[in-house]
Amino acid sequence: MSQPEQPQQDENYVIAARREKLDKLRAAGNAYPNGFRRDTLADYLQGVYGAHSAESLEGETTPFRIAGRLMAKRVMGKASFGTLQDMSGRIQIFVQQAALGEAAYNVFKTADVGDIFGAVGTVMKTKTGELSLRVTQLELLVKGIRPLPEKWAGLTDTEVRYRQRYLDLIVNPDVKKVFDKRGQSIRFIRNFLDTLGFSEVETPMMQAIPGGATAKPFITHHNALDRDLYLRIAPELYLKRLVVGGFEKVYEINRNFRNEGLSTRHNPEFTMLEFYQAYADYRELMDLIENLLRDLALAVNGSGKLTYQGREYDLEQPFNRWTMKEAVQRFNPAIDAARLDERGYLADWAKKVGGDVKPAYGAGKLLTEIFEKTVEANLLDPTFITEYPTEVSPLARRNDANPEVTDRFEFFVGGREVANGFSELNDPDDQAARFKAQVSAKEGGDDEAMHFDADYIRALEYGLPPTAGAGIGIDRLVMFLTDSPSIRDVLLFPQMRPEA
RNA sequence: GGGUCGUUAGCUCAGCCGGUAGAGCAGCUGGCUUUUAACCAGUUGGUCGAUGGUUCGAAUCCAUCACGACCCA
Repeated sequence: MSQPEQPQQDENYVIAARREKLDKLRAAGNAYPNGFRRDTLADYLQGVYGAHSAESLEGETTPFRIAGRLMAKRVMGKASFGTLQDMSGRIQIFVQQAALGEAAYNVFKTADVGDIFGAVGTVMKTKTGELSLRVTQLELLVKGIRPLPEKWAGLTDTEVRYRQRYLDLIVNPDVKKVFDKRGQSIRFIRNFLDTLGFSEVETPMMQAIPGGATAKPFITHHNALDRDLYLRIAPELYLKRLVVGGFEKVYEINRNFRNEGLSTRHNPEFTMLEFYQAYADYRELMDLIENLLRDLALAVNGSGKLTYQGREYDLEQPFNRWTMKEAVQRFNPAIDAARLDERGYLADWAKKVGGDVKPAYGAGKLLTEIFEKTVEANLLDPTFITEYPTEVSPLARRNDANPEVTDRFEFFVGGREVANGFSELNDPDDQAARFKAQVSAKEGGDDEAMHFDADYIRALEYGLPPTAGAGIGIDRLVMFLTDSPSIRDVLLFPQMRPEA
């Protein structure tokens, strides 16, 4: 990958033939001209002239200049058809020796699928009714040296699709739609929050103390300071510092990094929205998220109803709201609801359902284990789960009526966690104590446990207004909106193992 | 980390009762002035993922490894 000179081993006769053509172009002059300017996109022509009859286009004399990649080529002696693809779509070109002259026509005749052309011509319809550009001038702009994937089986090898995304984008037009929708979704979310009076900020990606989540960080090194830094696992503690400073409605959409395995739902870098609102609680954020997701689906899909991997979802209906205990009971009918605070009972159940059971785990952690093993994957319809145990929620505010649980929710759809939010813990002493507990857990071997962040405690000591905050995993949300089975389908360049 | 499947021509794949590699597309040569999987004729192209083993003989059987996909953790 980094060798200065690639060995010529993937140089084959197909590439060699194309290189020979390139050598002739070089010998004849500038093989990479940058003088051609287009004035029209394929989609524009399709939209304006697509419905016209062949007769009505017969007198057309308006010249259009288009440019794009040659995706198909059909030569019939002294006349040929080709298909050019540009950023908007495709248009057929009709190329005749009589119109171009022998030399220019031969350029097309010897062209390869994958070459990039500029073409000038007028619109016409063929016998079979396809809108085409009758070409009067044709210029080869870029010679493609490597052949495109086979024309009708296309590119199906998922590994190549992810590693060589440019190739995937050339030959699979729907891929671009997914990423257009991703961009639209993020713009919609920004606009939604801006309209509500939120400010967008950027906080450090490289942090001395990685905080705001329980996850393994990536470590990097700053040479001048001679110290290790961590790629952030979450922006949370910085955003709450900003709330202390007076950004009372604040959000960030940016990358987080977690040193975990790769899967259809996990990429080491992924995009999160986090937002914080002072003088609000977690219930108000549930309302906000419910509205946001419903409006988002309407905006990018045109409907709150959608299909994900063959199942119907309806975001127009009110979302479910269950407590964790309610959800555990619902999916474990045999469990004794009266005993969901008994550590021993929960430990037995957790073991039974294949959960992790350690001596250090309290009732709350064990309940969460049961929840994760038996409930999460079954939360298909949009559902908020509330009353997360304090034990598993080191940054969330305790519930006033029951200090064993926090004012926290997670949001699930399609069996996947998409959002997490809570009323923020703003008692500096409680926060310091919970950091200490995390530090002991870390010393006990839990490398996902949190560090003690003394500056964050200091910030809280100045006073964090009563605040609620939430995070939404943008990648998983886009997967859902675009019916994509893997997170790799919504990341242009997903993390892959090094190429062999 | 575990399970299943896969890796053969540039691309998509077949061949896997062990007998020395095949198709379509792409490429090359020729023909063809309304094709659209264009067509017709001819033709080139392979360390069969890697290493080791069994065998007279391995793309094919066995083992290990690498890479990938999916499922599970």
